[in-house]
Amino acid sequence: MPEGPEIRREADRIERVLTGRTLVHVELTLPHLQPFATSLIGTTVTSIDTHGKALLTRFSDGRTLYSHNQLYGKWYVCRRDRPPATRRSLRVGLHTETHSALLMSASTIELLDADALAAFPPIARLGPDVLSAALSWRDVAARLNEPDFAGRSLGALYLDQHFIAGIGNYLRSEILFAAGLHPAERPRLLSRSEIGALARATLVISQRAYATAGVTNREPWIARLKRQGLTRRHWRFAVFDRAGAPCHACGATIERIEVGTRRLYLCPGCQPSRPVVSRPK
DNA sequence: GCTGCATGATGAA
DNA sequence: TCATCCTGCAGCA
Repeated sequence: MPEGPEIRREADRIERVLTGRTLVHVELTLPHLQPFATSLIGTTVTSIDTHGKALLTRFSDGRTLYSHNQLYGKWYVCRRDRPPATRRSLRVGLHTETHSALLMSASTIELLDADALAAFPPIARLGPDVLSAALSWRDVAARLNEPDFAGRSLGALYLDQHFIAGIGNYLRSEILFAAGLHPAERPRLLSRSEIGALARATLVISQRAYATAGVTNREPWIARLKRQGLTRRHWRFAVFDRAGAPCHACGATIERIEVGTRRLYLCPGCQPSRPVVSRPK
């Protein structure tokens, strides 16, 4: 169940065995793609790109394989003679002489030429990739202040892939906690320094998740929890999945609320909800 | 063995 | 806002 940082790590692993290599065998098991499998044999993989949670495998003939893991997709990378022991159903198999990249379970997969890719709604709709090196915290701050986004609640904004692509349900909770902001807040009502803190937290927490394979909690707190003998499940997040437990920063009890249909966790001490002040125009 | 939930996203109303 | 799709698995008998 991946968010942008986990997808990028999968892409890194695939990149190591496929980029620059020629495909000698290709499997595409979804019915609408099956006829195209043979046509990819002999092409070279030119790059593995990601945009948010979308993974793009580019081939030397100009086509691109779009895949989205949704909740259950998973890429396996292995030596070609050592396929993984799994009962999952194979959706894509890309094989070089020596290695394989196998996409299991995912169901949102398309093979697109350059024109089709440019017009492909799931890609065209995405905002900037949260892990892009070209995205600075100032860019994020500027985006928060854009009219399309400034009036919306942070809770809604931070799951919207058109705002920033790659943030998912756990990053949302973790970013808002790190910024000390309640999900009901709206960018328009935040101070300049609060916008700055939020923009920085957006990038810092996402980059931390990438570097650590999904751990967003702060290092000193992790160390303390590890000393208590707790497992990753218990020290991975600062607030996500911790309803009823004490906040590492202030000791207040972490709360779980529903935003739309998704759960969101927050610390009422660190992320106080302020009364909405109505301003006359 | 069964049930419900899940780090996701879309389209209709 | 709701219903729906996709699949795997933790938790519980």
